[in-house]
Amino acid sequence: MLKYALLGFLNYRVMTGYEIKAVMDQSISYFWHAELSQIYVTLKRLEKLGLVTSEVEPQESRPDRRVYTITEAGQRDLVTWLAAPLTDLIVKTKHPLLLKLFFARPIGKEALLAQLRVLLQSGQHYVNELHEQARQTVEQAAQEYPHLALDAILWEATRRYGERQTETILQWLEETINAIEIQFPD
Amino acid sequence: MLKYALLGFLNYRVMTGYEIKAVMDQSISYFWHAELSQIYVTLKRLEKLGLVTSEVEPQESRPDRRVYTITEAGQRDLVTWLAAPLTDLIVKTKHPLLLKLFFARPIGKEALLAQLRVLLQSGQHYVNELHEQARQTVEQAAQEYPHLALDAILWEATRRYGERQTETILQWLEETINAIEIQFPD
DNA sequence: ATTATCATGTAAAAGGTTACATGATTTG
DNA sequence: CAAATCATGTAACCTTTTACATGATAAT
Repeated sequence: MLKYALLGFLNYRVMTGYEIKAVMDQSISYFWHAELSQIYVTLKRLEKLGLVTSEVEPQESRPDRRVYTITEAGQRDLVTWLAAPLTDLIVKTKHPLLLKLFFARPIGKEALLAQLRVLLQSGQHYVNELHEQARQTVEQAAQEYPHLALDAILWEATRRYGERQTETILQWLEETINAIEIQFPD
Repeated sequence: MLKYALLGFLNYRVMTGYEIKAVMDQSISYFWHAELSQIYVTLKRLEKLGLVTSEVEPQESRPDRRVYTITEAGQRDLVTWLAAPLTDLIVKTKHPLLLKLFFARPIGKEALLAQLRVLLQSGQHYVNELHEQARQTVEQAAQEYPHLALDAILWEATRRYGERQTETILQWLEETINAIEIQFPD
């Protein structure tokens, strides 16, 4: 599936693996991420499949860049995937925090509350920064690439998704801390 | 990490792999899932590590059951994990729907809207059933195992988490459909 | 001086899914 | 009569993570 993330970005413009990683982290990190090593391996696979081509740009005093371009076959593959019906609205996510909370009784009320409070605090900081940063990224990308103005509407929709999800979690965490404080005996 | 889900359930009572799968699907499926084959393999690993023991219960007209029991070492391992500080409030989830939406411009307004509307409808049905079922599961489990009354407070908290998250997604999807209808040209 | 950035890659290990095999009993 | 339930397991495959290797330049 990383395949389609790579084709998607290369469909905007030519890029190196390193650049794709940076752009991914600034844009779709709410709902997709990949390690650099995996990106490099997958780009090679896509080249073997004829979905992208690459050219080496020699550089002085830095490693050479390998710049990837999407092929017509790659564009067809991407559009075919985009046009295939979406199936799952809710993804079966693995969430270690929830797993811990579910089984947490043996560690007792105060130990649990201490953990949750730290998490709430760090979460609130993190989220405010994240949201502001993500908003700016979408705005900036839309200004830099005017021919992608329509895409920006969709980027903004996915950004709002991340915002809502994280706000919901923080609210839930506050309520959960309250509920445990009231209901759980010492 | 499946390791701790298995130890967590076996800490309530002895169970077979098959039973754990059933209980998992009815309780923590909002935030954890595993295939039966993986559960069997992992239980064997835990036995090798001395965290659980197993006994075969012969049965007639059905395959023999292999019943697992958590050991003291297993309980220590579980509690150590539970007591270790939680790190990530927000999990880096891979969400194919969002990935598609982000890059979806090439398929055009109507094709995209058609997909999203189908998803909204099926999502609304699915979610109502799911919530009612999950609520009943928690209630029932709490009644059947009175000595786990404290645990039930935590189970309820994780259930509410699932409820909130899915409600948020459905709201967001409605808004997104509206936004695309208004902002996106034909 | 040390850390971050730029830039690409290989290899091993871990984690997880899918497919396959077996087979009686119960429910619709 | 077909499908679901009970019940366990192996093997192949795919995806992903972590560790390692290299090395100059720019910023703190």
